[in-house]
Amino acid sequence: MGVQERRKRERSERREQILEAAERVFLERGLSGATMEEVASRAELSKGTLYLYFKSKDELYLATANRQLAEMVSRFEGALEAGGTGIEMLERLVRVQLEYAIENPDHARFSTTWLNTTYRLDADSPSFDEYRASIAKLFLCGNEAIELGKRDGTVRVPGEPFELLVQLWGSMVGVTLLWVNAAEVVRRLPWDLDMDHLMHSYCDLILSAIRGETK
Amino acid sequence: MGVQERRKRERSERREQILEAAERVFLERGLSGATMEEVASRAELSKGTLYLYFKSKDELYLATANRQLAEMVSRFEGALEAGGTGIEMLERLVRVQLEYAIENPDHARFSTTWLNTTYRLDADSPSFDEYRASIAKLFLCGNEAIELGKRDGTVRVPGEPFELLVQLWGSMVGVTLLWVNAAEVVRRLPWDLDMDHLMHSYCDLILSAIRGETK
Amino acid sequence: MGVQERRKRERSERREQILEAAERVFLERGLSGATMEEVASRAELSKGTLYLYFKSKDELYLATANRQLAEMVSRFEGALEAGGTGIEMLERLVRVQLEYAIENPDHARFSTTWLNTTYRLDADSPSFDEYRASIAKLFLCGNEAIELGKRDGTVRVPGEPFELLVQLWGSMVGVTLLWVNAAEVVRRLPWDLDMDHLMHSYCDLILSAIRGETK
Amino acid sequence: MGVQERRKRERSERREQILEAAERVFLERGLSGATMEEVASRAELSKGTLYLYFKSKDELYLATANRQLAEMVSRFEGALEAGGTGIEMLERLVRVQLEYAIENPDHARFSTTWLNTTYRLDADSPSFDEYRASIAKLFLCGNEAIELGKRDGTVRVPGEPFELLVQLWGSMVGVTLLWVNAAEVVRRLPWDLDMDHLMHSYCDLILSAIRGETK
DNA sequence: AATGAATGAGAGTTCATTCAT
DNA sequence: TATGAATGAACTCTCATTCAT
Repeated sequence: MGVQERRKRERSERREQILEAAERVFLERGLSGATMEEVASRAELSKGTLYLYFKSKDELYLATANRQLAEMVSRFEGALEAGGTGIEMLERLVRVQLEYAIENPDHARFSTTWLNTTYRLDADSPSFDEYRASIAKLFLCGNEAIELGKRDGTVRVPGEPFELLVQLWGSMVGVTLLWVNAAEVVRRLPWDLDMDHLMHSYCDLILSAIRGETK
Repeated sequence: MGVQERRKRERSERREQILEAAERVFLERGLSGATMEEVASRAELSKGTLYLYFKSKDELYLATANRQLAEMVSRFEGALEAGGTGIEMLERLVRVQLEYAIENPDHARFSTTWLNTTYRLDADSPSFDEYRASIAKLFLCGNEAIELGKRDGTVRVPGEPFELLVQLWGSMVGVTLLWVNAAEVVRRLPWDLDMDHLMHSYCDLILSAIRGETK
Repeated sequence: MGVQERRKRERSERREQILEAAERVFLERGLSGATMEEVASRAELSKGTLYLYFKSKDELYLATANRQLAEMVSRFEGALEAGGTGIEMLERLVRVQLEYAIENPDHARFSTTWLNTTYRLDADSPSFDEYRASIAKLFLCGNEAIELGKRDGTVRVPGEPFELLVQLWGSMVGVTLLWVNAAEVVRRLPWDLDMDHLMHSYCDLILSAIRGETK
Repeated sequence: MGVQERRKRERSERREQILEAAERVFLERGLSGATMEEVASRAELSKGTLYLYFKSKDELYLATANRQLAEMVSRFEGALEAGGTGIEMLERLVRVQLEYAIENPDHARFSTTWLNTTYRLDADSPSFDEYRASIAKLFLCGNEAIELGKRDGTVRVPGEPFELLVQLWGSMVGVTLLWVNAAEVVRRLPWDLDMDHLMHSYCDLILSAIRGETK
């Protein structure tokens, strides 16, 4: 009885241990640059053990992505539940994304890994379905806020809500990417920058555009 | 004498021939997915020959990046020379970036590779210096436009010009990343999107924010 | 006392349970294709338990081979006991071999594995001694029939009885090999074949030669 | 000119060198037991080099098989050209097979490797087509001899020519297998044997059955 | 200058075996 | 006794790089 429980707990701890190591490695080396060997040694396990928990490198990658997305989904849903006007909800979602990035800078970079690889994930695995489902949930949250804002007049931009949403997401991703790579960015630029302030003030800027504020 | 000249010209032609092939391969396969074998066969040369012109795969990568940056620099400088108000210049720069992305969608993805990996380039190589110098030039162009706009009143946002510039750049990068990976993005989203329209309308949105337009 | 007996009985039941699973797996996957994992799951035991009963995969293999040979020996001895002339006994042995192959096609293939590989079994293990002893018994049965046939005039071929026996065995092995691999054989041949009929009619053919029959 | 020729010659020599090593390894270890590493070291080459000449382990295996089959086909065709009655032709084919086995005992064992594995070859490769085509040729030779024998009355057995042919082939394979594994066979048997004589006298025995000879 | 054959380290993955529980 | 998590060596195959020609 106690033994089974302990086994179960240990198993899930190992999984976490591997996922954490994998995240760091994927992050540092990119999806195709990461090696199972390095994940293993980072997790202080043998390579073979990895395969007891994840059936392939792809599955491992998706599992790390899903872990992060699940967290995001729960934060987004929490942000919606707080209620308010459409723009207030939207702003809260934007802030949530910002805070998440600040708390987990590595995840922020990691979550866009797939945008820079041609590495193709097998779309047929259940993990990929889970992955896609999480993303859908995130977008549905955003969509709800914008739809509401359009109705209550707090969001005054023309065009599809989806479009605005993707613009918001994409531009935030871009600014966040610069923020997490601040060191590299600064290494390439001729001036110094307060990247923290920059990221926050970008939110103000884009939200003001969405509000359709006077000029 | 004439012989030496011909030699020199041929050598630089070969270099171009390799760079063009390498660019296509890097873009299609990604940085780690690209193989020297494929670059060689695309350039209709042998693998060994590649090493006569570039000392490693990394050097070849940097050289292609520099080639692309040089093109961007020249377009940016052209956009500035056309004159006008600050915001006009800035808008022209934004449009140039957009057009460049549309003409060279793969370059757009490629040029931000460094934001998603910790792939370490040897910072001591002359190629890296050249790379860094080009980026500085691009930013100086943007800075000039914003400084001018602040002075002539066409750019009405508070804060540092540098900051605005980097926000503009970062958010454009993000939106463009989504655009070039439209297929993958759509594969993950629950709806369809007109990514072309989305990218253009993002420019309008962010420029309107910079103009500080009333609604 | 009773406890010890039960222990002993349970132990030997477990052994059988493992052997049965192992046999099926070895037959389906071949010697090197079989995995301990699959044997274990087929036996509804854990991998570790296998090693409590057999010290290695090799030992397990030998044990299954011995189990099959023991069965053959008992059938051969039964065939001899039925009596009759030499050729009748010999024919009965041949039929027994045929029937056994038909009943256990996989065993037939499996039992000749050693002819096609140099897979080296540890000749010093008690299992190998048992294995060798069983084979000797089989041949002694055949020898007895031929010796008798030579004496009673029903076997009319020149040469050593041993020689004839080995020819008979070898040729039967060959034809049976084709029969058990019918699918692969047919995949390689330009016509279709009734392999069942072929194998039976080969027995008639070779036995007629041994009888020295006129036609 | 000379350079190209030398390259071509060296390339084909390398191929042979690899094929010879591969043959020995496949033979000793069996199809799935053989490793590319061992083939490489036996050929005194690196593992990678193997893949310059054969695109996979399967292809390498098929290439060795095809090499041997090509030799057999040419011998078989030679045997047919010598003419004579059906049974004479058939006997010549049988002798050719015997001689080939004696000259190349390893090939003889090797050629039946596939009968004892469940390892599945990819049936779609051109190599497999070549393989199948060679086997078809061999069987067509045999068929021709038997058909002729049936017509000229020298082959007096009932049933399909194909069937007889496959029986002949199968039984020869079996006896030959014993012969090439003489050492192992003898290790398992309680008497000594003259395996050379045994194999030859088997041919006499089976041919006499085919002739339907009176005694 | 150009070739392309050769290398060998290293990739992802599998699996017989061990061992703490 | 039985477990199953963990190991690590082995597998096939890839590819950046070198080097004799």
